Amino acid sequence: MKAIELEKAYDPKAFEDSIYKQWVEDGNFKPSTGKGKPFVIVMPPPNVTGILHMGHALNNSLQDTLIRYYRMTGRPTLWIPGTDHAGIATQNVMERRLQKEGLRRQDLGREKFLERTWALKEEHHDVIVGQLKKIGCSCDWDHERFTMDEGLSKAVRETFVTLYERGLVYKGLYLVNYCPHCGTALADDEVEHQEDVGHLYDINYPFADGSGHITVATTRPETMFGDVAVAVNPDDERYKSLVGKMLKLPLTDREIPIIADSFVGIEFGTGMVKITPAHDPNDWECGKRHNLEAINILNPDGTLNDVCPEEFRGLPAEVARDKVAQKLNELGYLVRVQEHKHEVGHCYRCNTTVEPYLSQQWFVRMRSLADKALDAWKRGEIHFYPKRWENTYSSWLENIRDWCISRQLWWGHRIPVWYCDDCGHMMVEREDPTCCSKCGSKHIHQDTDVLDTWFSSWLWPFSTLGWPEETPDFKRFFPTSTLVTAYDIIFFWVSRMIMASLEFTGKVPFNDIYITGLVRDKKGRKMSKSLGNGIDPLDVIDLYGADAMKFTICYLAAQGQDVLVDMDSFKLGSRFANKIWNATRYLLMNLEGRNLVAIDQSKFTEVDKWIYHSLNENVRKVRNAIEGYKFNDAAQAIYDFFWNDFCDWYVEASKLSLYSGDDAEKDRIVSILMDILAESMRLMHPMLSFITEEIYSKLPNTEGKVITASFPEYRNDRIHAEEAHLMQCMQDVVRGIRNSRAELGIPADKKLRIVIRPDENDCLASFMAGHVDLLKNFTNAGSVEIDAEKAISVEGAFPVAGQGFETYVFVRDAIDVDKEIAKLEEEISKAKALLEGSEKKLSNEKFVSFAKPEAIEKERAKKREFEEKIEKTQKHIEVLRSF
RNA sequence: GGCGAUGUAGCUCAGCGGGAGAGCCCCAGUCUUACACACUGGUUGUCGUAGGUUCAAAUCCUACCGUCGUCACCA
Repeated sequence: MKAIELEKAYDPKAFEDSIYKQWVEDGNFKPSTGKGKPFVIVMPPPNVTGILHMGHALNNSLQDTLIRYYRMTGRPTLWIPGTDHAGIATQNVMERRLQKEGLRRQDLGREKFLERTWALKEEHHDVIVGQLKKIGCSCDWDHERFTMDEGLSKAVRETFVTLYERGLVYKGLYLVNYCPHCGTALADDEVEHQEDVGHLYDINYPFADGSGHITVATTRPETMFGDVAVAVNPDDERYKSLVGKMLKLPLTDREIPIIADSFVGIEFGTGMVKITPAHDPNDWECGKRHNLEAINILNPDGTLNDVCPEEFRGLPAEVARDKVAQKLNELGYLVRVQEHKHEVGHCYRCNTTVEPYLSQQWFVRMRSLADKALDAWKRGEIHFYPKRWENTYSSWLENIRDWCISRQLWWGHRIPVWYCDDCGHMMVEREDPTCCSKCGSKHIHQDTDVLDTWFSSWLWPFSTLGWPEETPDFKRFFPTSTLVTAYDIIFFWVSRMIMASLEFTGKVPFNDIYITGLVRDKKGRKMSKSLGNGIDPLDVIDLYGADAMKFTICYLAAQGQDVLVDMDSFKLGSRFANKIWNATRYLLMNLEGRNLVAIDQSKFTEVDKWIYHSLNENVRKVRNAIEGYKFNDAAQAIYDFFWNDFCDWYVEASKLSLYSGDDAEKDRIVSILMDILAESMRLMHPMLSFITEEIYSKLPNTEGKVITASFPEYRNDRIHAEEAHLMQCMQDVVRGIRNSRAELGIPADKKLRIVIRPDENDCLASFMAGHVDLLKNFTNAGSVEIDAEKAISVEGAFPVAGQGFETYVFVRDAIDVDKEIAKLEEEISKAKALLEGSEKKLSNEKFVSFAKPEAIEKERAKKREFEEKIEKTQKHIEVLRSF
């Protein structure tokens, strides 16, 4: 046959896009119709707020690796892509855009605003999809979903109404976390606590009867207009007698009582706490215990409302804080101000300080849902990788609180609740009502709030498959197999998916959860816009190619560990892809004039057996690693096999045959090389998808595409442990000779005379004897003599110590004898130390009686080895001394 | 403060009960019929500290120190 030509330089740009297009056109990402158990992943849907970052690249690279691997094992495989409407985040992005046009969303009105936001969604969606395709994600685009598309909206509505019917959704007036900037309530876990430096103000509150005053401590003096009491600890001897007395609230004409409540700490501050039920969670609870009124002092935008004295109305809370303090100071109420560090809640979307805010909101009662999720985990139906996240999962579920799901936003699923304007009747409906179901009035209106984004995301594993309909997809592909996501959304998303799934389908949504680390920069910092340390996946692909990116990520993704990268990190994958390319190019060149023949195991040399043995071992390693989510182990195994074993040793060894005059042998070796190359492509495809497909299509011994080829199997007929050992001995000889050449400063092109004396081991001796030419090639020797009988004089030869053989290099004139002796002596002292340790162990009765027999036998072998090494080296020194 | 992770070669990290490893970096040599994004060889370590368990500990346990993450907070 003719040689097959490959472009001289590896250039991923030349084929990645067209290969992706071909995969899609050929339907390679669709689940096969096979009978095996489907392997299914739902992609964590990226937010349509922007474009993908390295975190997404990590996440999707790992998913793609899993999907491609399982596809090749023959299981019907489905990877469902999609995007998330990301309520608050997207609305914020839209509002920022409007701001640039000098507009507020109120200027547009709800309908117009939503229209614009849908357009924004489309814009970002297209970019995101383009990125996923560049990365090479083999997801089934015909299954793509969006959290606000028709089917998913139906699922959201169904779940809301069902939960309401089951008494698990309720509405009520509660103190919730409220972001004044976003203008909406937040769930408890959407609040991030950060340490802020504030002030602790001590303020005098006079007794109503004019008999003096007490002093309260507060960090937020502006909330005093909502004070309804001052509390002390009932056991506080200082204040016991004051309980029940009335105080005059400064700056107002209200009077409030002193009450006793055990939540007050005696030690902290002044031991007296002002109680403001509408603006502090503890006070809210305290207020309920004492039947106190809750006075709301804030407008929804976080400014002080009409309850407050006129001069403070309309001021943002933080501004009012200083002003109130100043006023109190002028009037002599302010005693002192101290700096005070404390944790303050911030909005996870805009980082604004969150206000506890009294309002009507919708909640999901979580206890029973959480218990089901805990039980499923205890029954062993879900496994986290790494396992430690199970603690996070369980402790959150054990301490779960009700979930505030209403958001005062426009972008999202509108709450399916209607109110009658005439009789006030409330309707929770699956279909839009046209009139009041109680009084028949047509004057009805829908709740203006929308649902928390996570209220649609938590249905993702089954809503994407058609639920609530019993679709064929749902029946075939649910529950899914594995979820791959980052640890920062275990609460928001993972736990809730499990709860929703159990509640609505009775099954867990997936069995395995692989929690990835985060992508950070080389200094370990999170990648962020503000630090400017982010890397754009598309830039990586542009510079190095998608394969280099995916492989590097896999190589660095030790189970669950954070991945620290900079642009240069991806050279690792790039170099490897380049190596694969060049090795292939070389092998294909050598097809010129050759005929491929059937692989005949009976004609295998020891070296052939060794390479198949190594391939086999690595196949097993890769399979185990991927199935156990140890991506780095799998990446390392293919790297080591292909580069070290195949390229550095086997291909080098094959040159002997390749450049011989024996046509039959040349055909034979080329056939084996092609066989291993093709199998390597299949082995590497999950992590190096494009280059393997490109090469696979050029190989003369392949049919079809690698993406749909079968993954290599571990085969018993490829186990050749004996030959693997022989090869290792040969590598030791070769390394020893090369080493001495380098150490002694002998030029690489100087042909040496070498004598090898295998130690009373016929197998090794005949192996070495059979591969003299190979040894010559590997060491650039002029002659290699195998001297099992120890008949050849080695006078004047430099000895190289080795395991199971002795090697002599004839270099008498080129050696610095003293230097070599010193080096060998150091080797002896090292070996002696090891021997001593070994002897100590073996003479220890306890070791001999307690240790496993294998361990003892191994130790004995080691001891013998050390002894031999010392003896040999000793001899070598003597030889050197005789020079 | 609770819980958790982590501390191994200059850097990034594997290893997690029986002789300290990889990649990058560094040094020396080589354009040896594919690859200088290559080849060959080499240097580098109180495996955080202190105890304990064990015949044996980088590996298991305890405490402490450092770093990071989470959850919860007393105005």
